[in-house]
Amino acid sequence: MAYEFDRIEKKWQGIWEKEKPYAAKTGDARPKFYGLIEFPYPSGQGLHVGHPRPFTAMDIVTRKKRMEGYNVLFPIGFDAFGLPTENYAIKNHIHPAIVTQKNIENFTRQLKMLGFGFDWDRVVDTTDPTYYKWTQWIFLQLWKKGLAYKATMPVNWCTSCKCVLANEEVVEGVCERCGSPVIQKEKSQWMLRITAYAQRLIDDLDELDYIERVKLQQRNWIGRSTGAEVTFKATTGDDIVVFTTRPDTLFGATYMVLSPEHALVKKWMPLLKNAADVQAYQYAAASKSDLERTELNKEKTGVCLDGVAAVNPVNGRQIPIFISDYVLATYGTGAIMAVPAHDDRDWEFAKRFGCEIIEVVSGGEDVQKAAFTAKDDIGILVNSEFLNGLTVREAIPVITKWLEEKGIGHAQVNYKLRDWVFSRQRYWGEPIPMVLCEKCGWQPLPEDQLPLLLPDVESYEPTDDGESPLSKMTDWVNTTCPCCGGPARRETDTMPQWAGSSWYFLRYMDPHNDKALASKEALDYWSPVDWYNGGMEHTTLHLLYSRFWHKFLYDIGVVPTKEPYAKRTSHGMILGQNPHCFSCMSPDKQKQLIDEFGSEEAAKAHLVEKYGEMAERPSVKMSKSLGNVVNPDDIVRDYGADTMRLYTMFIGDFEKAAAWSDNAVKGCKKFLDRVWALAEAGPEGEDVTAANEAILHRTIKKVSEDIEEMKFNTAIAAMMTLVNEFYKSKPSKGDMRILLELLSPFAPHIVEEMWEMLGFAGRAMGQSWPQYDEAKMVEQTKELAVQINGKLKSTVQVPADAPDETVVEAAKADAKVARAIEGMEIVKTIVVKNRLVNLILRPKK
RNA sequence: GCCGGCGUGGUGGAAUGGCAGACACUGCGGACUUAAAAUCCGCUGUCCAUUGCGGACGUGCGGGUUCGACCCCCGCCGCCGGCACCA
Repeated sequence: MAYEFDRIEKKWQGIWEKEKPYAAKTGDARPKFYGLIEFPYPSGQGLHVGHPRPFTAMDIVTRKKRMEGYNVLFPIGFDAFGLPTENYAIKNHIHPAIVTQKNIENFTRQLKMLGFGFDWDRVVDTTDPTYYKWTQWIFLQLWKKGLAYKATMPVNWCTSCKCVLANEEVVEGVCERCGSPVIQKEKSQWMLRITAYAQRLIDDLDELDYIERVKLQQRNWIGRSTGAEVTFKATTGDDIVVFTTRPDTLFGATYMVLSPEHALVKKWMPLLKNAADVQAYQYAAASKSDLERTELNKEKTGVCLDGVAAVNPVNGRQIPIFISDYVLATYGTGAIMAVPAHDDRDWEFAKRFGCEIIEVVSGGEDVQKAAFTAKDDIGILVNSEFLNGLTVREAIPVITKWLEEKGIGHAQVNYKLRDWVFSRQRYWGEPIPMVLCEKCGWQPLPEDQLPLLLPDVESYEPTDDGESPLSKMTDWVNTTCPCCGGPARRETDTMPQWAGSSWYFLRYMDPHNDKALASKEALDYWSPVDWYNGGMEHTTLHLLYSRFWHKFLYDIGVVPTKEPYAKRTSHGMILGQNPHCFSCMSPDKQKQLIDEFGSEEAAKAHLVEKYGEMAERPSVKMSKSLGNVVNPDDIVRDYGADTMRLYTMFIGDFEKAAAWSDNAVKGCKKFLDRVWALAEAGPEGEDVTAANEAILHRTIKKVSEDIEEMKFNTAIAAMMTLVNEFYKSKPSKGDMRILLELLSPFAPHIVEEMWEMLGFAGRAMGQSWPQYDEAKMVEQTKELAVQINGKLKSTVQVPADAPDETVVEAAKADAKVARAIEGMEIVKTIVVKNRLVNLILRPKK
């Protein structure tokens, strides 16, 4: 009889509510282990089938750690500020706080339904004033240290969300969240000086156990370049400072380019003979969207400033100055020296505008035909006076030193990383605790006045002019200056969603503290997070932001470690089955189509014609329109939480995307049914049976190691193999005990029920993790492959660890091998212990 | 364009120098059943041979190293992801 998953799961969830086996104990003598998953945004749709994948994975890891004797902290919370809730509130005229509460309740129900071992007494909600009090407090500390500042600058503006976006939130020129076009808008914004930490954010990656692609992506995003800053003199006497990574090519600089927004252009305007053209170009550049401005293979445009020129400091040559939008105002100094012979972009521009191209590094093709950009030791400097004859690598320090001695330049490092635009013109976020006084300027709210509560407003609608909904709350906005007591106005923008998630893992350590964001004792005990699993999409957002905040908190002595997370892993997405792909249809459906169209080829051709490329992809993102969305509630109702957990782990390589398959879910249910039947059969004998000993020890080793490496699919496969073996060899109670202990982290409900049924003491989850013995893993006899000239010919049974001679004799005695050897001479014999024999033959002379 | 990852049966995937396809899904056959479902047992890479013994091919393509290559090296092709006028 199949087990009653519904009754069993409810029973054990009730017991866990009472017994609290997942409570973490701050200060406990056992070694600590802090496992973290990214807390969910409680959306109105409820838990997505993608959520349980990382949650189950870390649940398994932490359950194993508990069994290994660790004091485990495995917490959960809700990242509840954000736009979808606000938009829902606008549409349905409900306060976002009420929507949030309802959604959190639903998420809590679903998470408990899946049996995750969270410490439910440490739940954190970023919208709770007792939580965001400390988010605001951290902001004030940043302000005190000069790392939060208000600046007016062109910022990314989402035309649909009516809100500014951080650089990290713009993907290919559109809003990361809603896909609407992003334009540049001049606005006064709160900024966080993340660039001050750029170097440390790169350097400290070296010591961290992050998967390589995360490190790489962060390094690329921060984008460190080394080079030099060089000052050119303009004919007006002004200094033009440029950044270059190739100071060695200075003799080849034949013109300069400023970004259209560069301050000197405005200053020089009265002197310019073509001022009208220049202004027209500036205007055109400003009105372009991000997409247009960064469009690929676009022909270079620009205008030469007529009436001013620059002087190349190395040779005194006068060179023209252009403005062009291929030079960005926000990187380096917003101005470049152009070396068309050795830079592709400069070369392209020079060809278009007829600028001179002078070769200063030899070793490439004709620079009149293409730029020669190699930076290594291939190129030798020419036409460069004192640099001639040096390689590029040798020339860079020589010219840098020369520039420093002459006082016209110095070595310089630049980053692509920009400061973090930190204000949002929306309601449902943390209020920024700052007030603007006419006399005193921006003043922080005194810390004893935190939290600054979000006021109730009539309408949550953002305005087209880019003002926050809070700006209409005059009672709230008008306040007094904390410094002089005079009239002042509150900041009406709120913080971005990334604020609350930048430190939530610290609050879990001590979630109810009202004196500090967490006590020193709790921070010292639990820091750092030992293992953090999350999505790749957060690599240059949440993960980078929280590293920055943590480093800042470390600098001001609040946290004991300079990095928040010791280890970072990442999971792949769960995709849906493509209903239009022939090869992933059910056999019935396939037959139906073949009947309809005459042949398989015709049916496939029909699908390709109807759905295009789409029809050839087996798996696609889940979407309502394709009807392939899987709801965890349905799966748990039909198969139970343990099957759901097991299947999400068995679905494929944890790090890669995987497609949901209803049939494969049934396979996992079948596995649990088979284990259940073994327990129901009433096994006897406390000892491990001789027949099962070797495979049990091998399975313990495999499951133990695979969990640590997040290879859950093969861990489950090993347990399936073990159960298949049990069906042949009849397990004892002692054999079953080990299987249940190994299975417990994966399928905790059914395992506890069987544990009780078999009359074992205590709880399965409370046992010590089973240990394996290498000596007991080996079988008495081994099957070895026998190869002839490297190709498999036969297999032979020999005793384990048999000496080479015995193995070779056994191989030669095999009938097939003997036939192959006949008339041949054995030139060479290769024996790999317990694996194979390879005989190299050649015809006898 | 630059950087990274991947390419294995009808499907999801396993194996990182030693018997390719573990484990599972699907399919086929058998047992049980009045019957069906469920369950249990067996088979299931392709092709040739098939009465039986067997044989050939096979990890995107082409080369190489090695006794031996899905794995390492060189050169291509394709797909996915990140960055992208960053000087």
